[in-house]
Amino acid sequence: MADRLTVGVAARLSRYLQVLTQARKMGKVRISSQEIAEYTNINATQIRRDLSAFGKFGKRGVGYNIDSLLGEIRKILRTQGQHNIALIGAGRLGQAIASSPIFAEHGINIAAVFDTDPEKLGRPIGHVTVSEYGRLRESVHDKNIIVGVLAVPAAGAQRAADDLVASGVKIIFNYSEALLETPADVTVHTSNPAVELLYALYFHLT
Amino acid sequence: MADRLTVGVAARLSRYLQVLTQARKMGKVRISSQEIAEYTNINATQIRRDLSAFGKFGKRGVGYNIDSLLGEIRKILRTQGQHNIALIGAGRLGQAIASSPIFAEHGINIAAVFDTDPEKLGRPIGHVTVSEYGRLRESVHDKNIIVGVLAVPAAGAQRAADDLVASGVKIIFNYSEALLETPADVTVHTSNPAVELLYALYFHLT
DNA sequence: TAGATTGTTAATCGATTAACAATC
DNA sequence: TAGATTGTTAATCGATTAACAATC
Repeated sequence: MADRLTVGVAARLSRYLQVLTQARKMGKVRISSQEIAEYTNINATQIRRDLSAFGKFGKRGVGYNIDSLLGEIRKILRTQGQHNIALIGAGRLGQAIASSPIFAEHGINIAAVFDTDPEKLGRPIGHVTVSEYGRLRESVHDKNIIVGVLAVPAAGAQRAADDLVASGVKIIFNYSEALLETPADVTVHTSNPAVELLYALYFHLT
Repeated sequence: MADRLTVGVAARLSRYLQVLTQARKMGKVRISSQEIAEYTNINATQIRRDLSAFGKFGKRGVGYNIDSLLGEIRKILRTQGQHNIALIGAGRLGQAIASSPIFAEHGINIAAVFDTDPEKLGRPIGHVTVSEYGRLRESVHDKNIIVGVLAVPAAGAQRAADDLVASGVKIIFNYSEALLETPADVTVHTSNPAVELLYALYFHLT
């Protein structure tokens, strides 16, 4: 397992993680590859194949134990610890992100929230309060943050991305429609629901 | 071109659409496969290959004209018209979605917003006002809506999904962490930033 | 002409899937 | 035992990429 996973395998393992986390919350103890397939739209054979590359996690005739499979996948993806992230933007989207349980559920802690609007300074958001934008660099360093989430309007996105990069952030999640220019060692994930929707529509219409 | 695109090709074409839309807003007229590659992290050869399967859209030594390439890709993806969608949930996330320019930019119109909270009824959100939840079915039918966006807490997501399905919606975008059970002819896209983040972290840490 | 970039080939690699023996 | 579901094989198909001639 010294080899790095391919992009496809890592993406699918993450999806399994999500399904398993939710299935556990629903009180399930075991799950079959067929059930995971129904929730993820990933072929059941491929799921078994993905998992069996790392060990024999299932029981024939029974399925997979959810708790133990969660642990195995977390080990493979090396996401067992807590991760601190910074959120830029305390507007509606920023508030929605900070108050969502989605991150905490996967061990991701929104350690600091920044906004350039002095009006918003000190306001509670999630389980922290809005910090002064000027303290971004200090905070990223002190809290060992490598992920920044941009919840700002497109017009301010590049500026905020530059500041995150200057602070040492290596992974940026961009929720604006702006295209961001970053150094080669920084990864940008732009989330654009409209684009995903057009793509979903194509398969519906054909 | 009678054949349906493969999932991979359709996904990539959607990404190109996003980059072209933004590049045009930035005032660019032409773009090279290399530039698209930098913004999408998709190999430049593959971009040219994807496009050349549908025609000779570029000029050697020059690149692609953004306007005309946009038109070509929209033709291929059959997304030239306006699409009405329904938004369920007028909380922070719902408000953020409704007020974002991201959908309008791609010809997607949030035609109606619903919330079960009577307090929110009639409030302005985006360019519409919050409608009574009970009128969902009527509205979906009248406005020819096939896409529903769920911006509700996980606890209410399945109920809302059931109502959307009963109303005739065929594509659901789920912004909660809940797993949704739907009939086979309904597509669910669950967006989970935490899962994407774990996946991005894996490639950063290895 | 010189430089740039497309369109296309050719080769490789990984993803996908049906089928089924193994076994719980 | 009967039924269910995994783990694995074998075969196919599509994705990916380097390289380069064509040509703007």
